[in-house]
Amino acid sequence: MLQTRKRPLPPASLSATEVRAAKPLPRAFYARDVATVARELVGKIVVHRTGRTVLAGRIVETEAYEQTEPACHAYERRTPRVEVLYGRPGHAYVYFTYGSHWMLNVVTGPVDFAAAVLIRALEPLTGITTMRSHRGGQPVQELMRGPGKLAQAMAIDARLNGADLTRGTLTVRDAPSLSPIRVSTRIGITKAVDLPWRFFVEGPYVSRGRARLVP
DNA sequence: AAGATGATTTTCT
DNA sequence: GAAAATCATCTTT
Repeated sequence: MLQTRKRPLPPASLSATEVRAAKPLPRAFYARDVATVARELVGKIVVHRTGRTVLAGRIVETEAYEQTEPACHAYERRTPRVEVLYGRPGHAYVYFTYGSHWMLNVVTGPVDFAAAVLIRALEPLTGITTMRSHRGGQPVQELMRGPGKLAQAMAIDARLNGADLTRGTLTVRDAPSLSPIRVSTRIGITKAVDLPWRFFVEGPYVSRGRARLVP
């Protein structure tokens, strides 16, 4: 499974010092249209403090979901699982799927309107040794390329469902924008497959799923 | 109480 | 490119 690396990996885009200094995004950032938030989250930093270890990664891939379209968990039905999607923006929606994978989402938009951004891939920044131990010692470019992988590397599971991302042990922090931001259809869904709601920057840390690019 | 489903990953050919 | 693995949640008895 080790894939041969043709080019050396670029140096980390942000230093540990920059990660430490980054401030959490304010709730107003999340209280907007889900596709706008998904696009603007690319480049921001997810930080999970566990004991003395600070696990951090830069967002390189996101997808938007909202209750008006059938790929959303909250389409038509408000069940206990998706209740957090109807709550305040800036909180984590963490759910389990396919038998072994946790998915990290960020709730957006107004209260009582279900919408969230799925975080699909992160560039590892700090705590890489701990991340590798969570991921069976895989190389750095395999640690968080995919939503299930990043949750495993970042030690994110059901305990963080509903967590406030503007403060606490799991936060999303500000960082300079990246460009160009590419746009495509979403990955791994069977409904509303044409919406151009996946946002990413090209590079070694983006997931491999197939999607149609949108100009 | 049981069956279907899945915003994935891995491993196979 | 295809399929299995695997279990919380939801839907249907």
